[in-house]
Amino acid sequence: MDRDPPPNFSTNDSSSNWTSSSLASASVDADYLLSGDRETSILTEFGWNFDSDEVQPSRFLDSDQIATDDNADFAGTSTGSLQSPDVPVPLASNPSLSSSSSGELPEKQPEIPRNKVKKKGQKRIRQPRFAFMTKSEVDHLEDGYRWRKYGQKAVKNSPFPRSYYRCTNSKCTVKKRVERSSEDPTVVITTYEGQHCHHTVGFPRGGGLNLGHEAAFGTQFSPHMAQAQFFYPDPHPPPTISPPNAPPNLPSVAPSQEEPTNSSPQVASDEGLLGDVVAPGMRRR
DNA sequence: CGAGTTTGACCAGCGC
DNA sequence: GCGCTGGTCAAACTCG
Repeated sequence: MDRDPPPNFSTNDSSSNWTSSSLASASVDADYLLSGDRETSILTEFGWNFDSDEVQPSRFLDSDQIATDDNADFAGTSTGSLQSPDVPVPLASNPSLSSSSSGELPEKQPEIPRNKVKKKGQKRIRQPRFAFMTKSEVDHLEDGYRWRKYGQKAVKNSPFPRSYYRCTNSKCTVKKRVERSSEDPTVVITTYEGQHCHHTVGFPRGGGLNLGHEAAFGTQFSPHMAQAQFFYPDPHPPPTISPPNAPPNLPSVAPSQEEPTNSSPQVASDEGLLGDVVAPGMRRR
């Protein structure tokens, strides 16, 4: 099976001879992801909206590797959920966060015991999400940011629980979910939601500070992603993705300026999406 | 003592 | 309407 991965996403797989058209054929196939010789695969849950609803992110992830209902929900709310990359998500837009992390808890009103979770009638705001699978024994891969675990749930059809993390930066609303694949316990599925509005905090283990957004994924993942394979399982070129870890001041790819003809559509000017996702050393030039 | 984790409970969305 | 499930809260707990 040589399904063609997208160009410029292979790091040291010299045998790859990908073309931009490969994207079109790279449909999401969990089996492919898991059984391939690659260590890591990146999926995307696209919440970003372009000019239209053409992008139906949920399609990429119809595999049960990722919560399916989420995808549907996500697609449905993609338009409303998209935040300008330059604008950190206002806490107000996220009731749950605004109440808990701001410390402005409306001193427990007896009549509303738990409505901090979500206001009634207020739809949960979904942020753009970015998912990838990594073969790793470690559940929680470090990515340069500090995360605080705020929940864990058993998920249906999976013996492994799903963990919920939130960026410890009080101004940052980025969340991530970590779960193991039920099909392949060695595979960790990490889903980022939202965009960091700050830089990495550096690695406590001497990984180097201030590596910038590129460290977000690259540094930690390099061991795992040395042979990483990223692909967009979508026929469309990747949407304007400001990856979750991209600082807001980074220029994002102009939606209408996708470069499908470019051999590396994912690598926008100034590295763009993968520039933020993949450490430069991991990229093939 | 502050930061992070655990865990049970609650809530919303969705399908039937 | 009801039940299921995912997502989140927050108190209690652990750790450095």
